Parts: sequence; C-alpha cells; structure tokens
Amino acid sequence: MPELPEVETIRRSLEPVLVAHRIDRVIASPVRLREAIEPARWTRSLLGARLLGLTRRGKYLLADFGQTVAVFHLGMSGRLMLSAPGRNPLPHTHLRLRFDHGVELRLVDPRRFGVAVILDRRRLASYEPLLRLGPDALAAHATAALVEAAGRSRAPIRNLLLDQSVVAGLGNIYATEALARAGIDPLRAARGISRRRILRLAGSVRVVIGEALAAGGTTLADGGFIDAMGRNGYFAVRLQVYGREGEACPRCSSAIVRRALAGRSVFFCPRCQR
DNA sequence: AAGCCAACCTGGACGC
DNA sequence: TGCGTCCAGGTTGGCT
Repeated sequence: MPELPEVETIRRSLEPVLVAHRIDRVIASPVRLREAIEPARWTRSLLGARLLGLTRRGKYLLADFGQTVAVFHLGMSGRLMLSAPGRNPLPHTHLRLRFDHGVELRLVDPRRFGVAVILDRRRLASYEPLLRLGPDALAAHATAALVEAAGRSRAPIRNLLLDQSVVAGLGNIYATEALARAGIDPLRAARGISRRRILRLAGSVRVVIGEALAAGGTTLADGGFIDAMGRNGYFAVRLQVYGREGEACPRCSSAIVRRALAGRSVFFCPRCQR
C-alpha cells in the first residue's frame, strides 16, 4: 500500500503529536510480520523512552529513541494510527505504544508483510534492509542513480523503478504513473532507452511524488490508505493510468491497457507510451 | 549473474 | 447464503 508519499504523509502527521513525549505503556503481540515482534524486547527498550525524532528512508519509517531506534515498514496493508488508549483496537493491531500525554500509536497490519523492529542504535547502520536501499527518490542524486542503473540493466524499466536498491521509495502506483507522464513503455528494456528519456523519467518521478505528497498520498477506492489522523489522500483522482484499464488515456483517448509484469499489474497507454 | 516468480498473509469483490 | 477464484499499494530467497 504505502509508497514514499504515503509514508512521508504518515511521518508528518505523527511528528507534531508524538515527538518529545515519553512512552509509558507498551503492548506488543508476538506476531510474525516479515520478522517476529518480540514483546519483551519492545517493552524493555521503549518503556520510559522519549521520542526524539521521526525520519524516513524510502518506505521505511524510523522512530529515534536515542539508545534505540524503532524501524517500521508498512508492507501492503500496514497502518500507523493515533488513537485514545481506551478505544477498542482494530483487528490485526500488533503493537500499541502509549505516550505520556494519553495518545496511543498503533500498528495495524492484516496481511503482515510489514516490519516492526527495535534496533540498538549501534546496529542501525548494519541493518540489512536499510543497507540495501539506494538513494531516496527525493534525494538530489536519485537521478544519477537511475541513469546509471538504467544503462546497465536489461530489465523492463518498470521493474527497475520498483527496485529499492536503485532508487528507494517508488512502488507500483508511482512507478506506473511516472512512466505514463514520461511517455515511456513500462515493458521496454531499461538499457534500450536513451539517456535523454531516462532523464525525463527521473523528472517525472520527482513531479509525481511531489504532487502526491501535496495531495496527502493516494487513497484508492478500497480506502486502504489513511494517515495517522485517519485522513484520506487525494491523489487517486489524478492517476492517469494506474487502475484505469479500458478507460480513455487523458492525452489521446486510446484505451489504457493492463499487463502483468513480474507478477504485478502495469497500466499504460499503448499510443502515448513507447 | 541478472532477473523472474513463488511465497509470505488476509480480506474484499466478483461470479456462479 | 455460500463457496471458489482472483486481486491488492511489498519484499525476499531460490532458481534458472
């Protein structure tokens, strides 16, 4: 579900509410997400700890508690939400962190593809999933990283955009939309695309992510994404091709096509995207 | 050795 | 109503 704009939207909604507050209760379920949650470790590490800051790397959210850092990834169905401690938790609530001003942060993740780990600050730098990430899609050198990787790769350009070790933060929606705006066929081998067009694609990535951020992310019809305050994102109405199989391309009115690529849907206009 | 793909899960939408 | 099938915003490890 959440790609860079959604994770950043969540980060921004949590930051003013939680930073500088201490945790006074931890309720963790020993559930298996991508890695197992260890309740005792969460309690031991976080009880009494003050949240110093919230940062984001790609789709990962990092909560800095000084000694320790909590690392979150929301997978496909994860939500971080704020609620009053007394309210009944939603099904699939795996983690509840109550802060000293009576606000509770809850991690809900039905499909359990997410990540919630507590790391010693010293071990943060050697945490594999973060080590693997390429530059953040919003970082200045993301463009250079994309140009460089595209020059070496025979993979379809859509797959390259999804590869977090090339550029971190893009998922299927924004990769698909960036390709539409750049007028590039998602199935084309990265290496076969001119440098000039890859540069244009890098620009489209930046524009799409920027617009999605301004809209507070993408909430599809199923209502999957909401920020920590329960608000929708409004970028769905601006999607040009994603989820629009059979609809008219906004530029040329040709029917938008859906294909499976690496087991995932990709949408494009066969006329505008070459 | 890069790149495909099944697997990890649940839930919702759809067809019969 | 119910049951089966397909699909979903992500990542990884194993295979070719």
